[in-house]
Amino acid sequence: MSEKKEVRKYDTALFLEEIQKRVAIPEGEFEKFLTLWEFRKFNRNEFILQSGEVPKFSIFVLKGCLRQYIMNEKGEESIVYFAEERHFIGDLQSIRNKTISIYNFQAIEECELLTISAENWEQAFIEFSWWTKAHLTGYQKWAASLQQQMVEHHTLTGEVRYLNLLKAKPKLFQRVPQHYIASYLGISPETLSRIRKKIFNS
Amino acid sequence: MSEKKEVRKYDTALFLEEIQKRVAIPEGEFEKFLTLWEFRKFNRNEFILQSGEVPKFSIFVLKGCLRQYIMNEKGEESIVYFAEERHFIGDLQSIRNKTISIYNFQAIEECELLTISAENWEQAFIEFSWWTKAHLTGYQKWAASLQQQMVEHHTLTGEVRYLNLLKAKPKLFQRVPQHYIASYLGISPETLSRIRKKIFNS
DNA sequence: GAATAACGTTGACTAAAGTCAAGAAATTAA
DNA sequence: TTAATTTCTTGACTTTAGTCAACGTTATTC
Repeated sequence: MSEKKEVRKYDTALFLEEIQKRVAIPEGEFEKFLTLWEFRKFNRNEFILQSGEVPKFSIFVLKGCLRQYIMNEKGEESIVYFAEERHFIGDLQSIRNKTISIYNFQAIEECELLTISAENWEQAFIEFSWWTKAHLTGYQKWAASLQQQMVEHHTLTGEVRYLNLLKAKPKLFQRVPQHYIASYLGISPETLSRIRKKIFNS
Repeated sequence: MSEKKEVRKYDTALFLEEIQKRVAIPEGEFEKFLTLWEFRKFNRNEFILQSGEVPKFSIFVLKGCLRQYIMNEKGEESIVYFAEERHFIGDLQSIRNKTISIYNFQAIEECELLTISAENWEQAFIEFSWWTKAHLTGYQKWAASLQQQMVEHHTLTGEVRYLNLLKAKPKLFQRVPQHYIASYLGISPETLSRIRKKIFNS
């Protein structure tokens, strides 16, 4: 039991660190804040949240890697986000408005997550002003990077985007299947295979 | 003088409406809030903010239409956002961190704007909690739509994306040049011309 | 550890979109 | 109103990426 507690301490330190990157937390408030979150484990390939449902929680990843993707009418998947350790992920719009989400969230590896319900999420805003601030900053950063990503997709070839992603998130390539990378980049698996062949034979 | 004041009243009502869509404003606070904003006019094609500079303000559009775009090393433009009436626009990341922006903001038509400085922006968060809330909600919505846009760009052809945009923002097509639409959609002007030919000849 | 499934590669072909160049049409400015 | 400029269109060609099918290679799973 004491051992388990020790592990949890280590884990949540990661969470604390990540928030402190964005904002200063008043002494003692983090512990209270943590009680709003729940620890969950998921197995490889297990679904965490499914499209067509109102999402039950939002997520911070302590360990593992998961993907957010959408499936169109033809059954084709399109990955919009990978969340590795230290990343927040979820469909906040749907959670807060209690509307159906169009996204699936699936564990790519065995995952350890901290999750927070819609109610506790709203509670966190009321109780902790620093959380609101951190959240705002996070969103600003994220929206800016999404916009940047759009530009890249408009102006660069698949090959260049592949190289950029490889440079930006090298570890990702060692933990997710290649066709997931292709889906995220918005190209077919075959095209990615050919891009790699071209790059690594020259 | 009294006539001018009347005009301003009408204009800011638009601003009030737009915020009230997101959040309820306590009696009397809007007037105080308004003092943090400045009214500005820009001529057609005039630059409002330039890349390579720290942006001096963030924007709400009362009248007219402007574009946010990036220019790459080759001198090619890529439009990331159109702001028509009732829209917020700016590079908040750069404003708040006082870093150089990569985006240009240019008036497409004669524009009437409300602008807010970095200092007043931070002040608004401190003074008006409803503004923080409205802002958070706005960002959530925007980020979600950017993600959705990424998916569309990954999975749909230029033709379908053109039709979707036409459906979503029909008025935009009557006020901005066609090659701006092409740039925003991430296709060449020639391709857009051909898409239109194909659509309207069948 | 054999069977099964998932993943990655390759070839041949097709489709979508970009590029370059020329010229028509429309808009703006003098 | 005319001249200048910008915008749009079209043709010919190239590049990039998608599709379908086959097959080899890894991983899983029982």
